[in-house]
Amino acid sequence: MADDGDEAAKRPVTIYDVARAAGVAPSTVSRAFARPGRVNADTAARIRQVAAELGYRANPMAQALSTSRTKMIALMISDVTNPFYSELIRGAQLAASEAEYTVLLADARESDVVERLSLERVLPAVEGIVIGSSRMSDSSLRVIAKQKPTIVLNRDVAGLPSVVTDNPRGVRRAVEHLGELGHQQITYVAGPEASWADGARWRALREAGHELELHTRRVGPVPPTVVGGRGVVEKLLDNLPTAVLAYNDLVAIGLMRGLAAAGIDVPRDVSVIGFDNIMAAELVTPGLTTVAAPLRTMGVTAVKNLQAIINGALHRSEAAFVLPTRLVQRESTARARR
Amino acid sequence: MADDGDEAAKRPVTIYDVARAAGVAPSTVSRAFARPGRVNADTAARIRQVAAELGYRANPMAQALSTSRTKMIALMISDVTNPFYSELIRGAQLAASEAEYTVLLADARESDVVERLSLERVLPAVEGIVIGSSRMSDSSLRVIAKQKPTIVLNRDVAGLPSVVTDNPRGVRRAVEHLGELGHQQITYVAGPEASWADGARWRALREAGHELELHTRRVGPVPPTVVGGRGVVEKLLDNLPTAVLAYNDLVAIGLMRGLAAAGIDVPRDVSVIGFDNIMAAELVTPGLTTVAAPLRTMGVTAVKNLQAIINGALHRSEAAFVLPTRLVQRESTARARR
DNA sequence: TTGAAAGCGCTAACAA
DNA sequence: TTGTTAGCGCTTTCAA
Repeated sequence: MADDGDEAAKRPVTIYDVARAAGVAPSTVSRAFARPGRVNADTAARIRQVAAELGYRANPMAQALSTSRTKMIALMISDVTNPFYSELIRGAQLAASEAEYTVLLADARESDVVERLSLERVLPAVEGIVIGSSRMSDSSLRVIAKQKPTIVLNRDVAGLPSVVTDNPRGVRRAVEHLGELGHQQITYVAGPEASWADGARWRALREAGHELELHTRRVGPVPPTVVGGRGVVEKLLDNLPTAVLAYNDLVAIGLMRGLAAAGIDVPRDVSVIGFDNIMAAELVTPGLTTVAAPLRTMGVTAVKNLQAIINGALHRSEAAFVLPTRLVQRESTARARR
Repeated sequence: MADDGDEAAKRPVTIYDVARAAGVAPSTVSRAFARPGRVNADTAARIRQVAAELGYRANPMAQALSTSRTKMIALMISDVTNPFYSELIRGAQLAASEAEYTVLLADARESDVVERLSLERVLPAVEGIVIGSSRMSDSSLRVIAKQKPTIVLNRDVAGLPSVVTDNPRGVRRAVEHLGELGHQQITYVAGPEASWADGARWRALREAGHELELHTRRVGPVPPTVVGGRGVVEKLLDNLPTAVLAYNDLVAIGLMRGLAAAGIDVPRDVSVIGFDNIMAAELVTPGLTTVAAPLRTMGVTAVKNLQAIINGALHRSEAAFVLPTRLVQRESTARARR
């Protein structure tokens, strides 16, 4: 029951303690840290010294309350479990910590309801938000964006700043690649309907197919997972295409497994291309040809732009930032045999 | 220049606004939300009503300042890019949001320096910390734990509560499996020296090997990545083992690829077992046999225990929580041919 | 059951 | 350059 001395009630050291110990006013201590220029060099040094000795750490909540700058941003992700986000999170973290910001991670678990709820929860605590592959409607997004600086990733919402990959170009390269290999028709395995990228990719495929005179077809939608990709195989079986473009790498991988299970060889019987270039794309056999997205850069760019908006340097309705994609050729694509 | 009406200066709605509109004192509004029992039911209803109409949202910073409960916990991870953490983060998120807590994600990028720095940064903002696979020394961890409730994952630090997997049992099962397949000796490919799990696994392997009369040997350490695993292959070549246990799945996968590149067939020529059962373990060919960790459960358990400590329900120095592992047999292990 | 008033730790005018 | 004085928005005694 006794208050053990070791863990003595540790009231945190405040600015007042430092002020007293250094023989100055609290405001001077505050200045010494926030605006070193506005205080006598010697005094500042002494204050820092004393503060260090006492182990003073500014209380971020008090700072936030007084300045209304929380030094935190939220990173809302549709599914933390999706490897697509790993590098992206890393990038966001990097950019944020460089600016001395902390990242609040929120996970939507592929649900627009969960997404809205978590957003509401974190909103008051952050200065801005990066929303990755949102499953919410454009109007819901606008409602959020009206409250705090917001950047959407992988999505194009009129009036909101965004960071997206160059889907048209990526698809185009994929289609050209397939065309060169002699494929005559391409099947697209669609992802979630609420996904902007899905629409963008299918649209780009239709256009590229049209221009290059290849037939295109669409099956799905399927969940953006390995299971989703695997599940679509039987729909493909009636009318087996020689080439398929999958919504993302996970779907592509599931598809390849399903195909293999059905005794269909990739790439001999059918060529498969994915999107994103997640780590697993390189690990599977055959290696997956994919339209690579600059994952980490996306995270960095989103956060930097967000910061620019927060600091008022960038106007909110700036146009979309389009990041380049590139086709990574591996072993899942080959010359058409049929 | 004109203040466009649409984005009118939106001073957030405070408790005072609600109080005025509802014709009560601010403290009553506060009570109505925090301690509904202590306020007249009708009054409370009216307040909630008014608050909703006005779009009142409590300012978490003000709440935190006044109660010194920030409703945030930090999740420190050695490498966000490592798929090992995906499910774990999901679990932590789940448990946290259930308790209405928010997760602050920190990424150590496999560096003890970065780890300490980020920890220092987030420390004052959170009520507690979950540290995943720390690369810091035990004493540094204790220093942190002295300041805020802390739970370490995948590590056993005397005096600190922790959540770990049952490495001895897992290794034991792996060794038995290999033994049954007729292997006589097992090589362990070691991970980072600062990793507690690495030590635990190697130690367990020695013991199990001793009991089951199998020879054991150790190579490495290597970085806990695919590249790390791949790089160790040439060291293995001089004296090719028939069975290897790798520090984790990533290393195991890298190893398999390296072996394949050297013309060595897995599992015919050598059997490989990993640890963790990350998603990729199932996706590679051959599928990786591995000692599975209950990833999501680890995250959930860690956060729940942390919460218990925060609420004073659990004593800080509670013993380690040991979570069960199980051997997932896939195609990377087979009968010894040599 | 409600109101008044003080205070959480820090910053930001305004004076000196 | 420094000190004084109000708050930031909320919770929490203490009275009424």
